[in-house]
Amino acid sequence: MLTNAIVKEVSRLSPEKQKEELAQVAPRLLEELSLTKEHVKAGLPALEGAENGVVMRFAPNPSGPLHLGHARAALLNDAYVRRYGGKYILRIEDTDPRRVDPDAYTTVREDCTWLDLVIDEIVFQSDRLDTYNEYARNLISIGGAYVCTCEADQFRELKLAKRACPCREISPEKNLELFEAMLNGEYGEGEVTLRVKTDIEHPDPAVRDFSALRIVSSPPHPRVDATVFPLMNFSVAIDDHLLGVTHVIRGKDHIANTARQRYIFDYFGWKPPVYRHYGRMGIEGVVLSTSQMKAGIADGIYTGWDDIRLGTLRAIARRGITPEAVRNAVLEIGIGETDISFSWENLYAKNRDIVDPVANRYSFVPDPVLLEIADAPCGFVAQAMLHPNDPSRGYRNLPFDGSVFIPKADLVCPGMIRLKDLFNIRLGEGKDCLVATFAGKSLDEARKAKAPIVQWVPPEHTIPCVLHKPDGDMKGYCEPMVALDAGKVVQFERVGFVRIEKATAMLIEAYWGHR
RNA sequence: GCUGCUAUAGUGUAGACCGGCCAAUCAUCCCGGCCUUUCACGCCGGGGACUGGGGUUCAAAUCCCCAUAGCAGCACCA
Repeated sequence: MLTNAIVKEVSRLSPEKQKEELAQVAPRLLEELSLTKEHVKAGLPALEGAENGVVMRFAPNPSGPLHLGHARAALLNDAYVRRYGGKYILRIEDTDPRRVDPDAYTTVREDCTWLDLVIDEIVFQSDRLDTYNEYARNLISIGGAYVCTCEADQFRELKLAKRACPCREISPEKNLELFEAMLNGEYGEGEVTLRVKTDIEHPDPAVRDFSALRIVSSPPHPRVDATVFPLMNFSVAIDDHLLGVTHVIRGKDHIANTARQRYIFDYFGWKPPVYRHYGRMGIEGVVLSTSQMKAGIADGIYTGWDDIRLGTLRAIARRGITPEAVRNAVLEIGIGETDISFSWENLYAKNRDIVDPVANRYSFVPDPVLLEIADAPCGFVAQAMLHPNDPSRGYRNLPFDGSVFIPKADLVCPGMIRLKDLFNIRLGEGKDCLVATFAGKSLDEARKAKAPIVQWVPPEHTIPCVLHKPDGDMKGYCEPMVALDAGKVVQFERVGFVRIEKATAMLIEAYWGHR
């Protein structure tokens, strides 16, 4: 074939040569080619149908404080609302009395504030029980749902065999009666459930005639007096429609739910939102399961929800991780469908970007040893910058009075070290190790001798400090001036970024962030 | 087991829909060096990946099939 021969001939040319040829023969084609590949989209992918604004929601279950997993859902949705404009709804999904922790109503909102979500409206599902019941009646009357009195086990067997249960044949009129009886408390917990009629042969057994409402008689719900509660798939579908939600971004564990919820939209003739399901996210070394954390706290393994070994937002906030860092990290991860293992290193890097320019620098001497420098000139006051890249912030003063605390790890005997911002000293050998001698002021000499520059504190001008790390406490001394930065993130030089949680006259308490 | 989704460096991500510009992006990480009275920041250099096998095609990270692995769901939880 002629075309074949030509293609072969073109292929023999180098790409550059091909471009040249094309520029001569068909310059407009070349333009098109470069156009297609140059739409470098920054950040998150565009959302279909979002051009005129979106309504999105963050819908946590109030069972405990928010953790990093929640933060991904909350921040991703938030980012799209910010990008396209519209409305962001915080919907508290408290329809399972067994899984409601009353404290969480406030902690969840505090955590949302911390994350700086642009929430426009707050909805409690427990306020809307009447609405769900009303729509349940509608669904029953159009033959889309039925009251099922089968045993759960028995129903499951039928379902797996793609067979309908006997209750499915009952008329809408009768079902309406049964439903009212259900609402009137004529049934006990577990005796009945309202099922949505789906394709009984649906390829995914999880969607076949799923439950929409059920009875929970204990424990009592903290906010409402009721025993009939909707299941998530029912209340979510009703609310998403009634609240005008246009786009939903959630984890892929909801993928089967999307199929179920679609049935409800179809029955009522509603247009479903656009759904996106991102992959599962694990975080190295922590449990993100609220129930497991709760159990750990109850067992005394963790000190509380803000135990720094946990992945809750309160725990990482305590460590001086900023909400901006969480946001940046989470947006970088995006809405990919692949399962990921989120690494602390990536979060730390984002936080360092934010915190490094603002954190004041201080000396903290962990595991201190006292060193006498008998022959050194006394009456010295070392001046160290609060921030090396910003001299305008001023200095800290460290008066030298003949002896210093330095970290035991820096005790190299024999050897020379430089006390940061002060002078050089030489350490003796063996039992003379702790007897240091003055070795000049020259920084150049210290550099030439490859002497490590170590942080120190004067014993007469210092305060005990405990640095709490996830793997245990580190005790030592730090500069008293650290107290001025209580509540803030500072950098302990040569140690890392920490948050000063408490500063009393007797003790500084710091929490470890990262290097 | 069944139903479905996914597979790019240690980690995260771009490229994939529309096959050639990919000897594959960016960040993190690791290793050198420079700068610097911190092991921070900054700068320079280096390291490291298309899960495997077939197929289609002049051409495959990209399309198709199979295998493998991971994950999700299979609740009267969310």
